[in-house]
Amino acid sequence: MGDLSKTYEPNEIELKLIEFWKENNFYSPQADSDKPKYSIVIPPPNVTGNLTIGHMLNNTIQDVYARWKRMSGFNVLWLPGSDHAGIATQTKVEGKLREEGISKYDLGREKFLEKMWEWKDIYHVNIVAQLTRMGASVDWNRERFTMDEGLSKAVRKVFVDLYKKGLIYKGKRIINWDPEQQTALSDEEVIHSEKKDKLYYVKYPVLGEEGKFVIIATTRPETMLGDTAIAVNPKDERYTDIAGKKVVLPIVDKAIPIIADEYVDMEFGTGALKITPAHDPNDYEIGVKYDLDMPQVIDQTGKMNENAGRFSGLDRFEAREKIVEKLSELGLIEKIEDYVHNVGFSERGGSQVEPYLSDQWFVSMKPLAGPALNAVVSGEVKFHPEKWVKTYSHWMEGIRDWCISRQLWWGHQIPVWYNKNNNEIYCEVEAPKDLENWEQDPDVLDTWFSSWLWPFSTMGWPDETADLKKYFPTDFLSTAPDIIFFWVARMIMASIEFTGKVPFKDVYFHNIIRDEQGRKLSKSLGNSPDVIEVMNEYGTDALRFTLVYLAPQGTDILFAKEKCEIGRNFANKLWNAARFLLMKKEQAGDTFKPFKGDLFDKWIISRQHSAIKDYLKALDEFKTNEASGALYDFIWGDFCDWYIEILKIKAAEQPESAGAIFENAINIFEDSIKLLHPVMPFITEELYAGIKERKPGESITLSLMPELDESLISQKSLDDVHLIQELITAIRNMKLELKYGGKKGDLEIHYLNENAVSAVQEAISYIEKLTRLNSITFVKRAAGDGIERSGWMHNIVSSLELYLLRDSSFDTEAEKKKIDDEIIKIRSFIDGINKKLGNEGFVAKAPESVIAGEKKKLADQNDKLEKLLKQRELI
RNA sequence: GGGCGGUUAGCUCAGUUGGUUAGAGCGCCACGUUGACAUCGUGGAGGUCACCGGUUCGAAUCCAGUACCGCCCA
Repeated sequence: MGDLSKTYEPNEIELKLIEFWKENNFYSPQADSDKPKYSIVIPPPNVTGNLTIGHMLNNTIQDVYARWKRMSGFNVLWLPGSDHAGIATQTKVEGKLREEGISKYDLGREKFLEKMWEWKDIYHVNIVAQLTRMGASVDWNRERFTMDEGLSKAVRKVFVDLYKKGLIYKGKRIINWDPEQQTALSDEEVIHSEKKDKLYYVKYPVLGEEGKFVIIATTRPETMLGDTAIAVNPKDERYTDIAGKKVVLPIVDKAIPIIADEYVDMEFGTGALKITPAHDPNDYEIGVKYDLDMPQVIDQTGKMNENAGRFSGLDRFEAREKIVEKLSELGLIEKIEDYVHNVGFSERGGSQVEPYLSDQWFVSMKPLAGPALNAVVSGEVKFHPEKWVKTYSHWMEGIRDWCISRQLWWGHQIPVWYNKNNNEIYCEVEAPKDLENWEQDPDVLDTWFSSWLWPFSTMGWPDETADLKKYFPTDFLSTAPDIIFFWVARMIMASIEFTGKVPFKDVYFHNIIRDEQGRKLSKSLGNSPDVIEVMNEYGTDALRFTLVYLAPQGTDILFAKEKCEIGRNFANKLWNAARFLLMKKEQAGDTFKPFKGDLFDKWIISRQHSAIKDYLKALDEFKTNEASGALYDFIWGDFCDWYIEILKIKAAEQPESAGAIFENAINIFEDSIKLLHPVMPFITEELYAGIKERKPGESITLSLMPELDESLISQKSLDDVHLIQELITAIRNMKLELKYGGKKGDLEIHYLNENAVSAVQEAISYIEKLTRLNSITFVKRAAGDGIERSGWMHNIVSSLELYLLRDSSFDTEAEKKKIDDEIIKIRSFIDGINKKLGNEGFVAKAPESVIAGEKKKLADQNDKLEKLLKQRELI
């Protein structure tokens, strides 16, 4: 490794290791292993495009767990796959065809689906390449796609079972209609956002009462053509005289009833509501309740239909203007106000959703929701962070039926056939034998109707496969919180319903990644970094580390690619630390005489096992940022900054043991990179191979994690080294202030008792070298003994007093000022403690340890104050 | 409108069941290279913990309210 580059150059190494891992098939679980299993199914990325930085985070988290468990004695399966993403993918392909001037109708269903599969193949390859590139340790042998034959069979089976149980039904309902894609959407696929609109106050003449009107406030005057009633609240005194009468529907000139119903909000608008049952979900309820006609006036493309008379053929928004114009002419517009309200938009297409009355298939959700809610509330399925339980419960308790039919071609066609000759309906997993007599329902199912089976359909269900028996239920799911209803909740429901088991034990909801201004990443904003580009620029490990390190629980990550410097710098640090250790070991030749272990050797092991402890705890609690932080702090802050510096000195002092010293350090380093491997798989694999002789095919991936041994954590060594570090920092600071430059110095350390300095004395040569001192002299003092060191700079560390000779250029006034500030601070601190200790309540109620702590603080601070006061005089 | 969460250093965030003189990284300032790393090292400055009450011997931490911000659901 002597010819290693000065900086870590990740790209070539990553590609090499990807090949190495692939060739050795490291990530397929062992078929007949007696190890406990650990399984994860990937949230299948959509075959609509490339992986985003959000996928990167999510898959890194899964990889961390897969690799960690694999190195901790588990037989790990991480199952990959992708999702056909019905609307999203079809929209893309239709858009592409449109550019070529072709519509899907030109092609016909069959040809169009061929185009879909072509698209799928291209993007599927992309997704595989990107997951591979990021180092995901998935088992490619078990890859699945939601439209695979096996998974499609599972979908049909589930549909048929639910249909036969009466939990799937077809019905005419108001659903969310996407007029651009011309398909129904589920409630979850509609995003409500604010829109600036107008509120129109329209006068409806009361039938038979000349000059009398009911004024209706509406944002959608174009739907009035489909009004079949108006409604007022029976308690509303403004309308008691007209309730039960009729109004004349303007333009249409039809008499419609005035209904009195408590449902009407008296506060909104004028308190009178127009009722358009075919174009508003709430009006629909009223329509059903009062058995009103439900004429449709808008068609599935968002245009006014033949029922709209002279307005038919106009787009709904155009018709609105024309109708308002007409109403104005008739003198029936009272006023028009600006109005901001929430409007639904298609999650995928972005078009404004139209409430639309149509025949659709639904899943009756309430029976499925109960057990699924219970599974989470009882803790059988655990959410991390736990706050999501509330969101989940809230949704589950108010769950509504799920509209699953989509008027698309890309997806699982509904396994229902209608007999051409009679009204018979056939619903089975396989098509009827006399297919010529039947016509299949043309609609396909919501994508999520296949995704909700993912944890078990991928394992072979409904067949009782070996994988299903072995790896289901899975252990861990990592996903984004915005699909908690779309996916997580439904998986729990389906899994309990069809397998009797929960699909996973722990669910981790990772952070949403935003840009630095806190905006969601989106293609239209152009603020979504190209993942491959970032990996090329900073290295895959750098991106992975940075994402995990920046991912605190519960908040969003504000990401900019520049933040990957954290990970890149860390990788560089690792690289150079390894380079240095190897170089020193090589230079040391045959010097393997056992070295004299000291305080720092004990300390670094204590620190390492403290770090392991923190790391394991953090992973168990799904706090990946803390896990990576613990390693970062240990490797950089302890091992590189201190231990390696100590070893330079130690090896110089014990040259006959230099080889052994650095070999020992390499062992510690090896354990450290094993711990780090789940987060940074590439560089750790490369270094693992580089620091020692390995057999062919040997990999860090298959090595065992160092085990935590708490007996190796010596609190005394931690305390002792902490004191020495403080001392060194203080001395460096003094030298800097005294402008010693490169000059060496002589230091006196005054102490009161041996215990306080024994560790310092043991480390004296380290301290001298690390602070560039000529000598350190220890001076024992009795309490209250005043040894004067006028003309020396003074400093206090714990109970020790430090004196360093200063020259005439020393700014005594500035030093006085500094000491004065310090004295003021300490006095106020002492006052505070005195007040506390003088407080009867505190002394009576506080635990003894706390009181003792305060007393110790008081004594220490008094001591320090005394020293400072004396020192001030001496300046 | 209902629900959930947030507000701590210039920025991004830690701060476990209330017991510190409130921490880290980045940024900033000063110094530094006779070789591990300038993608670095050393040292330093920087905070009335959003506001107002309350509980408590003791509150960044618990409770209530206010303001602002975000998300989800209607």
